[in-house]
Amino acid sequence: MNKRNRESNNFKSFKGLTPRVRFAPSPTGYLHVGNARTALFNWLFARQKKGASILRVEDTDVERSQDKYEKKLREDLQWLGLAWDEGPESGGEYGPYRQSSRLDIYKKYTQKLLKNKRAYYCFCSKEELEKERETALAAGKMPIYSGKCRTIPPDKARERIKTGEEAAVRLKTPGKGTLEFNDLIRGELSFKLNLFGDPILVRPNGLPAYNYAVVIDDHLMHISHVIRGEDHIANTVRQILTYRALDFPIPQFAHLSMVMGEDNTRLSKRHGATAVDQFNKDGILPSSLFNYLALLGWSPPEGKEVLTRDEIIELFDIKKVSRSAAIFDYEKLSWLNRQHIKKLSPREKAEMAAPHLHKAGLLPDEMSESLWKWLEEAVDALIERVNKFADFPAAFSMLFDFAIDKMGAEEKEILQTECGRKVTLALEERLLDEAEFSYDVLSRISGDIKTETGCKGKDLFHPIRVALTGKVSGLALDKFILLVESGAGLDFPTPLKNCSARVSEIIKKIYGF
RNA sequence: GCUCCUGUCGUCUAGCCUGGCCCAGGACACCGCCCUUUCACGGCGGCGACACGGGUUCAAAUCCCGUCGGGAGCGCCA
Repeated sequence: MNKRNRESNNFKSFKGLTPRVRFAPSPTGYLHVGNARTALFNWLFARQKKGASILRVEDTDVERSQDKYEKKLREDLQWLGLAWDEGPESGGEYGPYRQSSRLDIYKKYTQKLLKNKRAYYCFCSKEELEKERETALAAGKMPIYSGKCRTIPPDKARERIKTGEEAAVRLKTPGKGTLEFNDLIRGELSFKLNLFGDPILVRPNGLPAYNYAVVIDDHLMHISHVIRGEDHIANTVRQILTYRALDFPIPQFAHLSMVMGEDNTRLSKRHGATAVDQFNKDGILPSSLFNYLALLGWSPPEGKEVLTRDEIIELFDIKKVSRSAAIFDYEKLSWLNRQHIKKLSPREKAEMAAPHLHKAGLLPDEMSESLWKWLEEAVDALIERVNKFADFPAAFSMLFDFAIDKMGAEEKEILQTECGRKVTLALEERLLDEAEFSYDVLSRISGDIKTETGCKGKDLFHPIRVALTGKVSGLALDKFILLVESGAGLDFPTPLKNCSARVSEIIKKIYGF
């Protein structure tokens, strides 16, 4: 960040009004973290400034747009906690909010532009244009439309259309001079207009092109701040030219940097989980993703990074957003997720973990209240060892998997030592005398075992741990014993073995009697 | 190829506009120690960066010039 001037332009028409921002995705696929961040920054800006947020669906690409994607998009946004003041579902006074329902509106303005000679019909075929492009590229120039249809007189053009010829509508651009605009994030930006050809406003099929529909919609929806990805910087030039031709006031722009994958290329499926939906399925809390996405390119003034939605709304500052691309770091998201998980109540944690455990076949279809109680304790005990809720089935193997055949070498070795043998056998014997087993009982009998076997310290407790859990590491024994003993009486699809059953099994399988 | 954007620890960033408080601060990750009769959690500490080269200046991460790297755009896709 340097000397760039980030003073706001304060366009007359928006001065004093509350800001209005929009998120305008096209329903052609799942919501990606990159897009989600754009949505988030728009939403934060609106919330903080007490402005309005608008969701607009850009579905003019008939080939690729699908209703199911729009629905999924809205679900994902809602899951993230981004509710829009106006949109296809919520309505609003500047609708409709789907571009496919606004075709008549665009037509009206096209007629105006044609009449004012700010736009013209273009009869060039795709093939012709492609050839032009290739020649330009081969000559090392930027491929720009020659503008040859500009000179066709309007009445001639209308005649040709009447005879059934297909025509696009293009905007007449200056083709010289420079255009400057102030970007909220990047400062003053300047472009040479001879590098911009006349953009297509309307395709021959009558549908508006992106750059055209956006301008009309943003104006009609009274958008004051256009916050979007960096990939739109060049489009902004075309759009400002269109604003001018239409005599619309120009909004403020802010271009966000891209979100990259680990290899510093644009994020895609190749990089693993990048769809918002996937984080939901993985058991990442929406508040964690929200928090992480906000931190991607923005940092809170005090340096406190684990933040709630409300804190972020309060602290966020679009002018403090970084201008360089950021790499999506799953590790940090995981850490944030752990921080957010910690704030949940035991019941909330259990409820988040339950679907994953059920899916893994560890919980029955019907959950009794005693099962819920047990689950709360189990989840609470294991929560520190988990990044996301989808990790719970693996964490629960500590409790449910007591497979001696699959026991590790280190564990077997411990059981085969002299102390290992003596301690395990002594433990079984004592266990037979106890009606109920608990950590208190263990504390008591471990003293007896110590005297009896002469094994102490590591030699004593290591075998006990392995004999009980089947593992060298894991939960503290007090928690473990409590969960296993209380869970043994509960109705799990895979029964939970109690401590004495475990020790007996070890003795049978490892020592052979 | 051309145009635009961008470049501080491995990663996200603070600092840059208004040069000295910066032999660069925080967070994640990593490593070590402590806690714990295990592992994890937690606590403490460590490693680690101003892309490079010139210039201006008493003084440069900060200002200027150049080089190099990364990204994006160049559609009748959004």
